[in-house]
Amino acid sequence: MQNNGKRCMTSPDKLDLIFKALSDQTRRALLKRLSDKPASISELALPLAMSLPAASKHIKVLERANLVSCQKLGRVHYCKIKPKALSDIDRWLGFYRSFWEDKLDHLEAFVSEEKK
Amino acid sequence: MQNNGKRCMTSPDKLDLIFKALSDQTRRALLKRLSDKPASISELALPLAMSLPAASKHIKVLERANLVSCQKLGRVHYCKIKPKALSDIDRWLGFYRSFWEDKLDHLEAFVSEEKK
DNA sequence: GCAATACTAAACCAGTTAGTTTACAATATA
DNA sequence: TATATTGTAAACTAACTGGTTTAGTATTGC
Repeated sequence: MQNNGKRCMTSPDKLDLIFKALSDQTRRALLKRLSDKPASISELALPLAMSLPAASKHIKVLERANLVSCQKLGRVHYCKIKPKALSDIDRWLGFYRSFWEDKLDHLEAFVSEEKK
Repeated sequence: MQNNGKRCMTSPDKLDLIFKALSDQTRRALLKRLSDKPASISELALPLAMSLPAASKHIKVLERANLVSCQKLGRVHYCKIKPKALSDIDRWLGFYRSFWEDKLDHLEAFVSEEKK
């Protein structure tokens, strides 16, 4: 065995954290909810069919990905979306954008070729 | 305990698979490599500092996310990128795009307010 | 026909994740 | 001051992940 089955420990970069945070339906739902307006953890957990600690952990994942920020006022934690982090994955996607647009062009070309 | 600690088993949707596939640096590197031109599994594995089976599994994750397709010719598996799947996350992002652009507008407004 | 090549499959392993429950701390309110 | 509210922390669990190794299956080429 080369490394005893251990994972490669290069620390996860920003995109890892963002993509991973977004890879869960619950967390995407939280984000959508917060895109409407800020909310407390309890408010966020309420429609979620899971315990408060579970919801709280999801929020923490979103915080680590820099997609959400929370502020404690009294005993309530107010969370709000930080949409700017999403522009990071938009920029990543940018490299491929022309790519799938080209693909669509090719498909159109193919289709119009078929018509003849 | 409500469900004995088991995960919620709602089957992962398309976005789950795509975001999860992209949440790993190795797989993003594979995708970038394939954006240049198609390649065999061995060719893909070569610069990757991991065993062939490991690379093969990464490719499978990308295939399940519909980001890559592979075709076996003889004993060689040729893989190519399927950029169209990326348009799915572009569309998801679309909902939030105006959002972070607004945010930037607000920042600009703030900055020009400061100048006065 | 036999050896090399290009994989896949299966079994294993350690670390992570997503949930739970119970317990606690801090704050608000009656 | 006592009680209810809002959360976090810690310990636990099952499943998942990302890697390994060893073995096996096709296919190619000498």
